Amino acid sequence: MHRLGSWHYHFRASCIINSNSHLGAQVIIKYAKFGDHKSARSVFDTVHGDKSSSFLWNTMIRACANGGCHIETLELYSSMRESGISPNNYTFPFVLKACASKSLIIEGKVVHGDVIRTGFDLDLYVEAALVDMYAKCGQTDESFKIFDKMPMRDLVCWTTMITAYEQAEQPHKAVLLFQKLQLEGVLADAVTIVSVASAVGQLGHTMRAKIVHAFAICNGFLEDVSVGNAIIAMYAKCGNVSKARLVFDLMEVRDGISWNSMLSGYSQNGQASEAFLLFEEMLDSGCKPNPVTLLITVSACAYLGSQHLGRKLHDFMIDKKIKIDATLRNALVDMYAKCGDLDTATKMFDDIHPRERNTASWNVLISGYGVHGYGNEALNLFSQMQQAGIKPDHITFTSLLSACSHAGLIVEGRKCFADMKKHSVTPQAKHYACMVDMLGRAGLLHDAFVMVQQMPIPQNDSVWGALLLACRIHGDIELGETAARSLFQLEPEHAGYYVLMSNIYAASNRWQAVGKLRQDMKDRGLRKPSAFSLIEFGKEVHGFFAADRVKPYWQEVYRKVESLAVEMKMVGYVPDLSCVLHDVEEEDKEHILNYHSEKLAVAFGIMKTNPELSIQVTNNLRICNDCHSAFKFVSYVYQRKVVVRDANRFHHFQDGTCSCNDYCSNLYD
DNA sequence: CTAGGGTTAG
Repeated sequence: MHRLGSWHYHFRASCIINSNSHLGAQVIIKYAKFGDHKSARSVFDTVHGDKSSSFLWNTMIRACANGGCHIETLELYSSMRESGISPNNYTFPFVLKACASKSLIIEGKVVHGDVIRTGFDLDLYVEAALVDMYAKCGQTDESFKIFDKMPMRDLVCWTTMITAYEQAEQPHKAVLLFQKLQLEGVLADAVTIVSVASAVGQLGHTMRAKIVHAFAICNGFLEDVSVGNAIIAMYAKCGNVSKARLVFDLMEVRDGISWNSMLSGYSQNGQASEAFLLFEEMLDSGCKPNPVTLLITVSACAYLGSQHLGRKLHDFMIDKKIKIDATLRNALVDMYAKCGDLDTATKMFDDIHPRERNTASWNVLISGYGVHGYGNEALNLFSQMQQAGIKPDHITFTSLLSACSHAGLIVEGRKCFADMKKHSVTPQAKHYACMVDMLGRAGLLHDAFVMVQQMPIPQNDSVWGALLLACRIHGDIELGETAARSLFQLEPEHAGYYVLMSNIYAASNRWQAVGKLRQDMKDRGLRKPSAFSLIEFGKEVHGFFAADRVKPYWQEVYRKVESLAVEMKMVGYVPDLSCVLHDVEEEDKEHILNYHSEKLAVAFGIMKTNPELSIQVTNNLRICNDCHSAFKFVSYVYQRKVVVRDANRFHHFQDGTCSCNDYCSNLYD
């Protein structure tokens, strides 16, 4: 109101006197420009002038739609029609935009009918709005039908369709459309590039990413902050974080999204400590973190397994009086659970007002108990969730099934799976993957294979991957090869599956087959992801890579790892050499094993921490068989509790046993 | 006799 207040009365008065809809429309436009659509509406309601023209209605509908009041927009549209005023090519785009924003497909289809009846279906703007509406309502095919039939298309129409594919996670189609656009000789603009960059990020294709980047540079689009942001995200999703950082560093202007994109890039690529450095830099630069920033950093802590940093972040939020909304609180619960502090996670969950506990809140807690191997507690939480009247979703069942799998609760897991339909959740490939994992774990390889073969939806890499993992654990070369064949077809660029299959061969000393797979990987330019482990005690956080020689104290750690191996061998530890992929001398194999990142971290923990304390280590991949066996000996010989969180779950080592009941696998060497 | 559409972090 403030500045516009006096205008309001001034213009309202003159509007009433003049009954001039033109002037009224001008005032409405002015109010809308300042985002004050309420005042706009009151002018609209006051002007009882020439409402028979659609102009005033259109202006008001536009003000409303742009002001984000989508329901009011639709109400206005209804009143307009009831007043007998015919909508036109200026009306439809805004009404459709309102439908799109709220995913109101039924209403959208009604408006589509109106469009056809009034004969505006050949208007460029109306068609583009229809394409957009169907896309935002999740009906991409319908969008394409309209797009495909358009007699004329301008750049905005193309961009709308490209964005539609990108949003529907069909990046390949988005990129193809972009190429077609160029063949038609239309020059893309900054907005198009933002969408294309996002699509290429989904593809994860570094070469294409470089082309998009070059395209943006050549056309001067990089001066646009949103283009820079999209390119940062694109490189990060392709795994090229350093390139992303370069673009970030070269930006002349940055906004909150630039920082968030870069933070998220580090987080997605496992570079959590870099994420924290950047977060501090962000604070120093005076850019205030928004809720998304905190969400990214909290989940980085969860990924990294750093309780200390997570706590610091939580304190920061309390200190700065940042509003912790439901989403952020769920992320904090998740972080505490994944950092090994189930008590705090549970306490935080209990502190959430029951009314504010949503499906996601229950999901993170169920998954938290699951990864710790507490299957029964997870099932118990699920009953409580139902008693509380909260509807489970597909994530709830993923967490539950994997909880059952971790705890070896096969009967319960099968029941859960069968019960999904009752909760109107259709099993997706990931649910089948959990089942295959669960059966495979129990050695029921045949059942697992039947499950894969008989699933009513297409098999994806996660189900075959679960089967391959089971074959590794139970040493089934033949079934493993079947799984691997499908995997190499589905995901030829995924290094992990090559490594897993070579592990199976290596365990049976089939070195020729191992060598062939290694060569395949080389030919395709694939590299296994590098392993790292993190250990923290008190306020210290230390990270180790495999065969890490960058720490100033590395020699000391190496000596400790070697001496640990010697001591443990005296009480029966036998290095599991099948965890080494190379065909090298036995003695070298032992060295390779000793320098696994998780062993370095545990050795460092033994050196530096008080013997009464447990050793907490996080590994970004899955713990290997040999490390798993070694830590059982460590827990026994040194009478120390060792807790390792790998990519899959928590392993609590105590008195020579592990809470996972030895269901682990050496994905990588 | 006015007015209009497509984008990035989660």
